[in-house]
Amino acid sequence: MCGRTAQGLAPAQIRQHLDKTLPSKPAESWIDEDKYRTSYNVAPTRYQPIVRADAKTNSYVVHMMRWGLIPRHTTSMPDYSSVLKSINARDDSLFTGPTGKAMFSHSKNFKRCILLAEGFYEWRRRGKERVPFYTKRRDGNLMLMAAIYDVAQIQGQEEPMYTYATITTNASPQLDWLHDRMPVLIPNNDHEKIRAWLDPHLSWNSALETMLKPCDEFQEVKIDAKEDGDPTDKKTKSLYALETYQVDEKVNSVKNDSQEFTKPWISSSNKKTLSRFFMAKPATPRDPIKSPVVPKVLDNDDILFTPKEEVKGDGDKYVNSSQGSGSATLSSESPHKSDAQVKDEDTGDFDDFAFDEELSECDPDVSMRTAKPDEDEVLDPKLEGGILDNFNNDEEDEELRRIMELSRREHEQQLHQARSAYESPENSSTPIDQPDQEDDEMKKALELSRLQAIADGHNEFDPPIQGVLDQSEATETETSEAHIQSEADTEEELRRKEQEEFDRAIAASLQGDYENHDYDDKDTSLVGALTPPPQSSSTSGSASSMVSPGSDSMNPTTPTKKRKSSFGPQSIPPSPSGKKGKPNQAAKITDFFRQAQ
DNA sequence: CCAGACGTTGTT
DNA sequence: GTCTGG
DNA sequence: CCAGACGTTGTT
DNA sequence: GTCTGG
Repeated sequence: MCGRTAQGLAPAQIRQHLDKTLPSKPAESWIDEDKYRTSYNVAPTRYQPIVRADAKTNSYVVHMMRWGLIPRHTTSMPDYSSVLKSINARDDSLFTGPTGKAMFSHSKNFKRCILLAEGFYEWRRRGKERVPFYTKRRDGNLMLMAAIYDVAQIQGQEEPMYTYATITTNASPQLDWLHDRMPVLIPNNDHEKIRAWLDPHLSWNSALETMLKPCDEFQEVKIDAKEDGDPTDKKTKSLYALETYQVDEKVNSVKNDSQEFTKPWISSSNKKTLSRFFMAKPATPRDPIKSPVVPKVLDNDDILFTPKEEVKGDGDKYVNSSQGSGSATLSSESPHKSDAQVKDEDTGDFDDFAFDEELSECDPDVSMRTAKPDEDEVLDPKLEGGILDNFNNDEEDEELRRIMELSRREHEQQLHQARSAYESPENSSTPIDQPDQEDDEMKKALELSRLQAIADGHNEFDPPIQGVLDQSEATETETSEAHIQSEADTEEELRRKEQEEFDRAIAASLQGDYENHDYDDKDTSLVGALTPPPQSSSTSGSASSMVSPGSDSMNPTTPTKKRKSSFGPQSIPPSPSGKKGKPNQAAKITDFFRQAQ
């Protein structure tokens, strides 16, 4: 888990955050600050800003360290894979007791630190598909990720190597749909915890140990109590401090770096699908958006927009971030080349910077961070700042934007209804338990998913969603298989079903986001009644066995199959043998959906 | 006592 | 460095 | 974390 | 497959 983070802020901005967050101000200048690069795609082995205590000056300091813990006893450059293995440290590996690992015993006592990140990426895996999601603090503050570091003097290297590992723990209930592990986050407002964690004179104890648990931080957020957004009627809700949403697959490759990766993403084909989904429901009359009435596309159920091919050549947006090894950079800009940094350099002035108002002052281009939440701002940044703003500013997208706005309001209304239904059931016309229609749709969609999977040849879908579907999983599957036999030849039919499935998946994902936001420990009935995260993929059913690599006859000096631990002295890496890998199945599937108009 | 390993995640 | 295994 | 490379001998 | 690079 947590093998990729985002840190696109300029040093000055990070300083601002720290001044407000840490119990006491850290030193103005960082150690090895020249190693800092902004990046929205930070991978292991990269240098990142770490907060640690400086025992001599008895103060905090930001120190650029390399991701991937190399323990102090290491003398020769460790094997690559061993470094990779120690980018994380499991919480229970630090515990006192049998699960505690020797490797961490020094660090956990004397070298605890905090990684500063805007957020982290996680890939949701379903079968062979991997979909990137981004998680950040809802309030836009920096994440304080609990970490440990160490110093190693590597033979032949001048400087001692400072490296770190982030600490992982079980995923919180809000995140376990995505992954089973998550980084340990230290609450930004808890000076005591921060102080204790960073205290170099405090050796490991049970109090520190209890800090290593999933993030359960909540934040108070004001929301409209009435669906039409009467600003006088506000309510306060506790929302999970983190928010998570899908992001652009371009983040997969570390060669790419774009702030877009930290924004909600939906493919251009999905845009269309999405609009189709919402078009199915007629816009409500209370629609406050007037102007162009009923666009022509409304009449056509099949073609909403001419699919505009996604511009492939926007490469300049995804610059090579060539961190570290002083290799040639594609751009000739300064090392800090984020918008934020440019802004910083241009103005050199952060007097107006208001911590509470997030960073919008410094970074006007970031639509996600549209200043502090306004009184009448909608709850769901996914819709508000994300998907809508993800569109281009041409006519077609303008139209889509309009449609999305309609649907957004509709969703809002539904959400408010659901809330009031829960809070005062007697006044509600909408039952909390969602109507059969909903379940029917879900069932239908799931069945279609299975059909699609089967049609794909080797897929079999996950079991029905608990509490939403009935238990007739087996029969349903069989029915589906029989069903498909009669209709498989209808290509059009398949395409349609696939389309519907996609519609549903996206809609479910949007709704699911609402549920996450609306999470409340007393509110289990509501949570249970609504949709879980999107179930839109598969478990592989028939594993195609691969042909094993050729014999070793050509390679007398057979390398050891698996190398052992290599923090000690190293041998020369064995020569790899083998063959070309087969094409990425996940990519194929993704492309398939992309091209499915 | 000495020698030698020491870490994580994902997969099925 | 520090723990486990032999 | 994911993407992408992965080899040798002989010759000038 | 397995390793390195970023």
